[in-house]
Amino acid sequence: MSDSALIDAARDFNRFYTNFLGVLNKAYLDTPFTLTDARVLFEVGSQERLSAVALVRDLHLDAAYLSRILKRFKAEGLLETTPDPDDRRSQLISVTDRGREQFQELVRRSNAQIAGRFDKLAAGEPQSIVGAMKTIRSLLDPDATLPPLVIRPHRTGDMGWIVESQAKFYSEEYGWDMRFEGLVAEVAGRFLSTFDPAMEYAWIAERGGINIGSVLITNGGDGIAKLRLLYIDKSARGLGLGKTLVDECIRFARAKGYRQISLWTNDILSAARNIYLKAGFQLVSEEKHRMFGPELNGQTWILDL
Amino acid sequence: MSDSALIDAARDFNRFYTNFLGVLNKAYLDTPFTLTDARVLFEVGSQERLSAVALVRDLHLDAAYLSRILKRFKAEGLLETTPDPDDRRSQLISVTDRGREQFQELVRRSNAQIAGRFDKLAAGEPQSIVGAMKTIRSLLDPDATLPPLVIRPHRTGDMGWIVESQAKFYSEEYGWDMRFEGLVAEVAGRFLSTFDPAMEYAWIAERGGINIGSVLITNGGDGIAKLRLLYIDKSARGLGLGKTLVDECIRFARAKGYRQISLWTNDILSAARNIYLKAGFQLVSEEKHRMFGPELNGQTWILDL
DNA sequence: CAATTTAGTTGACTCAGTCAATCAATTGGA
DNA sequence: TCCAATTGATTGACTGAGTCAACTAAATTG
Repeated sequence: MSDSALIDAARDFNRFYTNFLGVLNKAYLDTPFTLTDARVLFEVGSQERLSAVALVRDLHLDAAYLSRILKRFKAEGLLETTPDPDDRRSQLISVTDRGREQFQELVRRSNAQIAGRFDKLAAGEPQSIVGAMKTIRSLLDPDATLPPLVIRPHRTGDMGWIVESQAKFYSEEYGWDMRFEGLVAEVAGRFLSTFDPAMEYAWIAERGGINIGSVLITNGGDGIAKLRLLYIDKSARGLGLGKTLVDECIRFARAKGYRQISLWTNDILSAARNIYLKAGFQLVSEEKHRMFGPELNGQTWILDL
Repeated sequence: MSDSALIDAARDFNRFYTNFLGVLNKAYLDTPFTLTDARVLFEVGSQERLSAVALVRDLHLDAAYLSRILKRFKAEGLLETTPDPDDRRSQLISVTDRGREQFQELVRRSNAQIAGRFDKLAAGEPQSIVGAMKTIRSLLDPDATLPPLVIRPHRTGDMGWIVESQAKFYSEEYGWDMRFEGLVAEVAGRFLSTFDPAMEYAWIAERGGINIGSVLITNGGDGIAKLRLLYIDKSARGLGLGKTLVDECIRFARAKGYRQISLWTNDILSAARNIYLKAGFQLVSEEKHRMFGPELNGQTWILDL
């Protein structure tokens, strides 16, 4: 795609999104607030203590205009200002309890608007949209901070996500065929069907509501814990997430009294192999196979606990 | 993956993009046009001949306001209007040569703004942004013509999608627990692992690259085809897609020489039951079970071919 | 410590956008 | 077929969101 085609597409999107936001912002029409009022309240409500200059900068408002808005909000008891102890020209703005209520009302309305849009979409589409929004934001807004990475137990739909994302990744990257997806689905399915909360666990890493990593411990019998389906999404590589997940597995296996962790992998997956090596796993056997199409070196690794 | 996390993220993006567009739209500040003027000129310039109502609708403008803008543009010789021959109340608006020049000047300024942004980015990043914009647009823009519905054989990742979407749907709608997801994953996994292209098939319905429905035929032995994992996404209900997929199954089973199709379902899934009934399936057995948490009536249906 | 910059306020203004009333053409029933 | 309701477009009358310039007060610079 040529540069000018990209620019045209972006301009077109902006035109579209200007309209779209125009519609969404009608949500504020039957509140006592104008769009600018709402934006100010949003900003103050979200950030708690900030100065007027910061607002002028962030929202690109006229200082005189903002001054009047703040004055009105103060008169209505929505905001209060305290002089900045470090710079007595400046004042720090924060919401009062009443202001917080109004802010939350705005959030509710705004959320309802968005939820209304999302309701009309197919399953997974909101995720696609939000994912795309995050892409745009992270590239256009250098200050954007990533939402925190959370590691949590599995819940409904996670195993499906594991099957889909692993299948797609290994297919694209290494040309593995659908038998691999079949294996993953069977492993994931058996895990859920025979799940023993006392001895088994699944860790899902997510960021901002989007899954980015996984690992399972299943009970292999004879005091052996099996580590399975370790996977880190492209977007989260290089953060040490793989190590974190494997460490969680080891801690869990120790706590549950397993005497050994075993896992099966393939030698071309070097990032994973490094994690296992560093965690103290030892390679115990290796065999060539063609389970997924291309010839691979399957490896079994073991860690004595 | 929670809904509210997605909505929060979307709201946050909208807040960000409102500011962003606010900055971009400053591009028009040193032209004789207001933002609304520019939007009108853009729309007319891009679409060539359109009616005032269409503009009011698309740009969500007040009709009175638009009327004045058009009047001014006509007076300045930027636009001309001709009465719509089909409806003499209505008039078709088009740009004059001078109008086109002005329009192109706006495009130039807008492009320059965007190019300025893109210049600061790394190689490939503009592509990512534009790709993400297209994702958002295609999903949010109701006027964007729906891409055609395609029914195709399964490919990598589809089974994972089936697991995730079915698990989420039946969990939300009927409170089924994760054992259901386990069952689906096992069925899907076994299908892939033991896939026999001669006698088995999976149909995936997709629209614009997004999966919206599925059904499988697996070989149950003894001349019995098993119909499994029929699922239609929320967004595609009521289009007769379920019937289409089941019809495909029947045609396939006949062609492959099966003598019977059997399927297992639960009585609360009335939409599916209607499809089976109309296709000629007969209920042959029924038993209460609690395989997925709540008490359900499992049903076996059979169609003789 | 004078000159300059920065944070915030106030007065004065204007024009972008809204609302209600009206006209003219079209559509939809009884 | 004709009357009532609807739809497209325009105009008059208005308002309040947002702008610009001038000013005060505190902080920074050199």
